[in-house]
Amino acid sequence: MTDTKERIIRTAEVLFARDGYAGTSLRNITDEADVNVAAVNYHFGSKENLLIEILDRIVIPINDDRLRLLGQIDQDENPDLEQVLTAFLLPDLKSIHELRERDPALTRFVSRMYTEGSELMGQIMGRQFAEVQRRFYQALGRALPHLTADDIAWRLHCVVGIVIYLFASAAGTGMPKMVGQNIDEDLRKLLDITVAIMTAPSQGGDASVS
Amino acid sequence: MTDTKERIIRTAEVLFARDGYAGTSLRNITDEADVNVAAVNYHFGSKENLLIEILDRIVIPINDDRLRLLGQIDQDENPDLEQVLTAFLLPDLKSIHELRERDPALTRFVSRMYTEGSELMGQIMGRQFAEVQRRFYQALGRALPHLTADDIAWRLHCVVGIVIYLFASAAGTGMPKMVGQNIDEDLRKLLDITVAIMTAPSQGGDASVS
DNA sequence: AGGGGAATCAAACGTACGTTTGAAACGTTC
DNA sequence: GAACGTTTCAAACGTACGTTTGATTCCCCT
Repeated sequence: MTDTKERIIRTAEVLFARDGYAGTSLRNITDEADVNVAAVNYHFGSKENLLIEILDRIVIPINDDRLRLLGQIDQDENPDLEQVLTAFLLPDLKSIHELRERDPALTRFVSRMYTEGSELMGQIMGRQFAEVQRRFYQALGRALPHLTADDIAWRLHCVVGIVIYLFASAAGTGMPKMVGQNIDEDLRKLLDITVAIMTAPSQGGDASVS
Repeated sequence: MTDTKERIIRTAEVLFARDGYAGTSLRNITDEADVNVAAVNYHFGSKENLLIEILDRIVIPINDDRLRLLGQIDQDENPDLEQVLTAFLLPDLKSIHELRERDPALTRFVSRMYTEGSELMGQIMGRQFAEVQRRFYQALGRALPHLTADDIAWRLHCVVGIVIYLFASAAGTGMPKMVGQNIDEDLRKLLDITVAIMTAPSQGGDASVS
């Protein structure tokens, strides 16, 4: 039965999101999933491979969606800032709503992977996100020709920070709920903020990001 | 000797920041600190108490500093938005610079504690931050009288997201360095963005935060 | 009906975990 | 310098970890 494999994934992703990778034992997972301990190594090879498989299933679709939406914007002329930001933000909002429907704690998985540390997450997330970053730098550079590349990079990373916090806050526990029930409303509010970030006058002169 | 206790703290906070609480064993700490394993339980009682002590030493000064700076602004008249935001942001920037000087990996400690999970961190951080949040809601409400309380809450949390990401990115590994060498320059850049966030026109109508 | 690869299982592998213990070493005080 | 409380130490406590093993069960196939 492939049902076992799927049940392991479904249980593990929630526990990883709630207690972290190091804080979750295989027996925590298999006990809750009503599955034998050996099943994890049989189906995934190792605990680390299980994490990678879960991570890929959640993060890759988001970034694919980002590139797809960005591709829909006509790249020849100067793209509209709101459209570019929508291509960046909407996949996150869709993912948050999807994850939250499966389990409210699950949204924390993404934010955790970002701060979790440099071990393997940094490499995986970095490689995954590198192409996205490059493409959005380009598009934003054309949408905001008066800004330097460093300014754009610095401001986009502020947007990334907000988005990561969005994932963390969408999990019920303790944090304020910044994501509501309506994706369009959420997007509108996010656009209000992020457009302001990208178009803010800079008194500070040059920004530098390495 | 109290040197042992201090050496445990100095080593543990770096390892907690780098590998997380669950990902760091007492023997990882005591080996690197050249200290006996039993010393941790002798000086701190438990691994969890060690974390709490470290957390308090880092986070409490930041929030105390926030309240101190906010208190310096004359509360009778309407406060200046930049001053309020400075009171919120400057303690973080000072902390980042201090932590980074002790160890570049150390800045990740704060961001990790935010996303690390609801177990005990949520309670500690929540109680610590609750008063700060309340006071800044008040001050921002007076600085931005045209915004609803929900709008202010939502936008301030965007600022929080950026600040947490700032701590995460200040650690050398993988992420873009958003914090430079000069605090005043960093503050100026942050103010450009955060003022824009707080004063952004809202097309979205009501924002709601629970 | 029965042979065969895939899946599950109880059990054990060696290692590492947080914590405890009781004795040894230390520094201070009279 | 003997008695004292404080600090350090090697060693062990019981438990839990990720992984492996070998037998057993399941299900599809001709």
